[in-house]
Amino acid sequence: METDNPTLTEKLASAIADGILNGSLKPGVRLDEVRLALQHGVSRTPVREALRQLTASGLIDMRPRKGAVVSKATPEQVESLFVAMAEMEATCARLAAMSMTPVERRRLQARHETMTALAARGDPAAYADANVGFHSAIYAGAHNAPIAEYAMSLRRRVGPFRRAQFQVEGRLTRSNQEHDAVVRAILAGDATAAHAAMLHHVSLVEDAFEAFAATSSTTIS
Amino acid sequence: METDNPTLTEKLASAIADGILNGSLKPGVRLDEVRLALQHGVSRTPVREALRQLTASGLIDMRPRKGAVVSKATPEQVESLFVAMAEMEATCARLAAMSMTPVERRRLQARHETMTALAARGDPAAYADANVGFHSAIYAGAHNAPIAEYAMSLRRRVGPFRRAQFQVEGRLTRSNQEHDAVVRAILAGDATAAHAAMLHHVSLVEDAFEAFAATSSTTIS
DNA sequence: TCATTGAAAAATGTATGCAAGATCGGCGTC
DNA sequence: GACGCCGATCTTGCATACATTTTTCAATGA
Repeated sequence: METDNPTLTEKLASAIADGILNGSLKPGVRLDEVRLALQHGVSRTPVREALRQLTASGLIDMRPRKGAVVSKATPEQVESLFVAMAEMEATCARLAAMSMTPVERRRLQARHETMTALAARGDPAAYADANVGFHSAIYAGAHNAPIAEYAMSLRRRVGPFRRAQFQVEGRLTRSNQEHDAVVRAILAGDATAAHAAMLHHVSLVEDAFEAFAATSSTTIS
Repeated sequence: METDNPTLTEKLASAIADGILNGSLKPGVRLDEVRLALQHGVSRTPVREALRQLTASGLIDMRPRKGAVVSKATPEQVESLFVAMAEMEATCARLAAMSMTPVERRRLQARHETMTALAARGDPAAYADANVGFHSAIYAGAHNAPIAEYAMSLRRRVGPFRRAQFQVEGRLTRSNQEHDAVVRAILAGDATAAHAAMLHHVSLVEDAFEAFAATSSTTIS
């Protein structure tokens, strides 16, 4: 009797999603049901259900009798994803400025101060980790589940394309400065300014990605 | 070549989604697999796959061995959905102000003028139909597939709760006036104004819903 | 050489069967 | 009379089997 609560379908969905997000399943790759089934030692049934689930979340594409492939984004689609993520993050910041509780605001400020120290120390790995928490805190602060969930799913989907963002020269410090503007606007309850600051921040992240992608052909490890 | 190859799973997903959205499957109702299977004359397999798909899209909830139920929205969750939809519509308007082509702008204006006439004539049904097209045009004008799709899915999800909005006294004319502000901002390319005008418009729609709901206990047909 | 065609092979779609939990009613105990 | 335990029944989870469609690929003819 172990905590075998998660169903095979769900474990598979997680596993496949991880594979896609960490780059071992690259966009455009065909997801053969029997191959996945054998690979995970299960039958096709849970594999198919997992694929259905991932289809609805946009991570893979299934065409009626053509099978499933990892969602392949054209450059335009990647651009759209980045724009969408920027807009959603900005919207979250807007809502957060209006809805965060005093406790949430204090915690956000504390996170920000920690990250300022990490940026000063020049620790990209730790900063990247903390960064996820920072943005998640803002999603949560929006106090709107549908928007927060969608923002998070977009962040996941663009993940494979932005892995090395903080390796761009000087990005760490700039990122932290932009965070500062976002945090100040949120703490001041200035919804418009929070929206603008976050949009600016995330758009620059995108630029950083493009700068990196342009100088390196190996986007994914 | 042929566009008709809907798989049983997909037809079921559509059918169940329709049932939920038009109110015949009410929130909280249990979705028994064998019952649905018999009801549609198929086996459990496609039913299960359809349920998986709908789960990921948020229309139903599945708990590991407890089966699926139609997502039951608490009043707070409904409120969140309305806020989310307002934000997404506003975002679409913002992007549309920046991205619409001249042709799209002209067509939007034409739509708006048609609706002005309908409002003057006092034809709620025709106005409601045209209204869907109006908002869809703005989604499309955002030129961002992820955001447009999410906005549309939110609109669908709140549909059951806002069916009678235009029956509120004077709503038709007010709606059209608000559209006018939105259209003018978009045509002028003023992203900020478009965002604000649309947010104002959709928030008022929500208020209209609440006013209606408060006076009528039969929210769903 | 290349296009065509058609049959074999492989993959997806659907149905059915079986096993493991969950639900619910009956029974006994306190 | 209330509470809790235990088994019958029902439901879900997964596997296997069958059906249908797509794809492959080679043989054939132009």
